[in-house]
Amino acid sequence: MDRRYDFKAIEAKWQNIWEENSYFKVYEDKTKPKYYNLEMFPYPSGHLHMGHVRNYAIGDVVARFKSMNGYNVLHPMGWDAFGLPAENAAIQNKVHPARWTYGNIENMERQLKGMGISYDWDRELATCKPDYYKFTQWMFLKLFENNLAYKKKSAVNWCPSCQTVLANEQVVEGCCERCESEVDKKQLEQWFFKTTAYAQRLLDDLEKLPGWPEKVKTMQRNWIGRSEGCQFSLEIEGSEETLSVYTTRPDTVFGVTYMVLAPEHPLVEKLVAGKAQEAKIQAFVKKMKSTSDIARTATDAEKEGIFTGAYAINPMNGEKVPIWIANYVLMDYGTGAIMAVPAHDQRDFEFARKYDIPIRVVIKSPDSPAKGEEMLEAYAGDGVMVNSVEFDGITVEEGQKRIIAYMEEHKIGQGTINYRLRDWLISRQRYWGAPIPIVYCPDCGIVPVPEKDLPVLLPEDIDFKPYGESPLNQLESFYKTTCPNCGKEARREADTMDTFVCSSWYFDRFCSPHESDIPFSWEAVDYWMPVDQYIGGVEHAILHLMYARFFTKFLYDINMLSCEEPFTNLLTQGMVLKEGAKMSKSKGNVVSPEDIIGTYGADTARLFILFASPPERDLEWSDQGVEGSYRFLNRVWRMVNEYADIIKEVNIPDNFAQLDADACKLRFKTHASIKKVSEDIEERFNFNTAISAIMELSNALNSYSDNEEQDLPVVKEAINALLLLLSPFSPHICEELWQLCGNEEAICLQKWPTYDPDALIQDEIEIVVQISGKVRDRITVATGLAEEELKQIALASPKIQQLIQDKTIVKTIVVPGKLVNIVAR
RNA sequence: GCGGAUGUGGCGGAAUUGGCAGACGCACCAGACUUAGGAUCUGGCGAGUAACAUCGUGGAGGUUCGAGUCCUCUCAUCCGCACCA
Repeated sequence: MDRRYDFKAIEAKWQNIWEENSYFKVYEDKTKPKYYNLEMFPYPSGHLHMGHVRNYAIGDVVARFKSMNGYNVLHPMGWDAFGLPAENAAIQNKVHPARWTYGNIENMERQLKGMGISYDWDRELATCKPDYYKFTQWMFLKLFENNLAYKKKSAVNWCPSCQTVLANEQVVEGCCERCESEVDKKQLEQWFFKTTAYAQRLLDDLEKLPGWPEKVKTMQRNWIGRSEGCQFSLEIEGSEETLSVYTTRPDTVFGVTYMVLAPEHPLVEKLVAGKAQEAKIQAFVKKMKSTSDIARTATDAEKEGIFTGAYAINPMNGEKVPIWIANYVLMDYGTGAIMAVPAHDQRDFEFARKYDIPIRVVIKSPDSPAKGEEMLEAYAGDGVMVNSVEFDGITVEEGQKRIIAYMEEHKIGQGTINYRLRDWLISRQRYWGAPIPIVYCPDCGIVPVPEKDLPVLLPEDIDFKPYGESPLNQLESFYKTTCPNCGKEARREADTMDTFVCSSWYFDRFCSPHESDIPFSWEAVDYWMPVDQYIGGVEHAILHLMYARFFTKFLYDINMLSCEEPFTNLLTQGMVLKEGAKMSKSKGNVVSPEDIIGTYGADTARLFILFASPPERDLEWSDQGVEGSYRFLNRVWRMVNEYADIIKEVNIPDNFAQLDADACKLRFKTHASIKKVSEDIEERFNFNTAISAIMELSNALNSYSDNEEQDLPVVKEAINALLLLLSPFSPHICEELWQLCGNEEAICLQKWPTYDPDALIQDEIEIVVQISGKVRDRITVATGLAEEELKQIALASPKIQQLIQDKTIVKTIVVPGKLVNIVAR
């Protein structure tokens, strides 16, 4: 009678049934509440890794749970398919990136389907397909139309290994985020999206995201880096030029003893022209420009500078202060020039000490010396202004406002807000990406490709080896075109777009993926968006998650979307580790999902990965742990098989009348488990504790099965609950067992069980009796006793009697339903 | 340096509101069944003790009848940011 747990056959069978019956296909259905559940779509590297398995297993529990709870669940999957790795792999393996990518997609799709995730596969998309990137280009055009896409020449990050420029966000500690090569600075003309135009909204709306981890919001806040201060101009002695600076400490303006320009500052050349030290300064500037950013911005980097020979006039007191050039001032923040107040800024302090520049205290505080010479470090704290003429005695905070007001009144400067966030550089000098839909006409200049001419197709027949500019520049059939305006011969933009552009709107496309004239329909996004639950790795905390937010706000502004934030709730899952380290080929500690699924089945793999750790935390892979999960599923398999035929015809009554103690206990466990599992999934995503509760129910059922007299309706109720509760985690085995128990309709279509509060009422409970906080006895009492009664019963316990006989009771604390604490001396 | 998170048995991890520390699982030990066991079942499993007492949530203090949980200080690990004026 024991049927073997043949997971291979079972999993294949149910994956087919789900697909054939389109159980996970969804439409906009206004009669049901919608739930858009999304996992970050993968880059098609060719093989799933354990991080993917974890990501999609988590997502599938949420999707199946919500669906069983009556939600209309959108759960799509697609491919982030453009990008450098495809191109690099293609070069290495001498296959075309397209072929390589589509081959990978095919394989990963097969693997993903083998996991049994409840995707609506009809919505599958790949960003490298013309029917998708047509609209990535459309997005570009819309941004261009709204003056949010522009071209400018500036110093940009250049990765010599990837042979392309990178956005700021893609440079980590001066190195390429992808290949870790050191990034150079190059002066290039490139396309940017004006993310800075949305800086304030991107910052403010973080407040509207209570469902996001604080950590991610903090990272975004830091990245946006808002600061309040003021910008003002200084005259330069003997020159027509003025110098503009930005400071967050206008209250210290009377403490300025020198000014600093960034080496790249345009004024440098004009100031030093014809001066005696011109050559020396030019040499210094050249040296600074050639120093890499990492070396220049490292914390312990020595401050270096040189005096220009020029002087600026402090507009507040008419003082003449020397203008220096120094490595510690960056061209691309603020105005690229600062007022230096060595007494109250550590960097200026260090510089002033090194070059013997005076240090003047203008903020008085008991925490710091009153004389510059006596200071050991700059004082940046609170205090009152001194040496500041009419502003003396004013606090730091008040002083900032008053100085700004004064400057505005006297037309010296004005209050300004500055952001660390830069515009998003989206040009890439590589082949495998969406072409930027722009044409350069000798007469009309920069001309956008008309919408009707989209997509600008990425040609396939091309030598795509990188050589420092886009390979498309070599292909005449691509770049040679006519101006959409005047019809004259013109040249296409050959750069492609950063892949993060493609992934900034894919969640919108999933809502109506088959539209061919518009990126997505209003009805669809209005119904589905925003994503209710987004799940993925924390490595996208800034990059993808900020770009996607930027796109969403833009699309909202042009009335394409009705929401301003794309992701209501965000879950950032932890990494999968082996032997305490991230799985990687170089460490040789990679566990292949395909092997695990082949040996134990997808149900086991999913169960283990969800059981081993709560989702946000890192997960330590354990082969033995997998065995354990496999054993558990086998136990469930055997037990339910034993009962399957017996309980087939049993009816579960609406009211359980007379139950013996053991049956009552099992019923209690059944309903307590329903309650716990529901709450663990719904409220806290604590799948690990949900699974342990299911295991407890299984254990209780197992113990009960030893009873000679068994109450079958109670057993059936318990088995039903067990299978329903387990089904989001390990769906295939639950479907099979559900069917074996005589149920005709698939388990994934069932309603999630609800608990019966009556079953949770117990006649008796155990109460802990403490003496002075230490547990001394446990007593079983009827539920619902009054405090006084409880106290008397506790005191009457023989054990307690004995222990307190020569003591005086000082007081007694009663916590109804839990404990009695007798404080005795 | 700044900001954040974490620290609990041999291991992964529970403890939801200040109320029985160690749920559940792994590993391990013993037993049953068995020709056999790396299957399955039963039992044990923080330290300590003959048994109790007792000790025990990184460490030191504190609040409380009672602290893994609250407060102060401190250590360690991990992550993020880091000349942003």
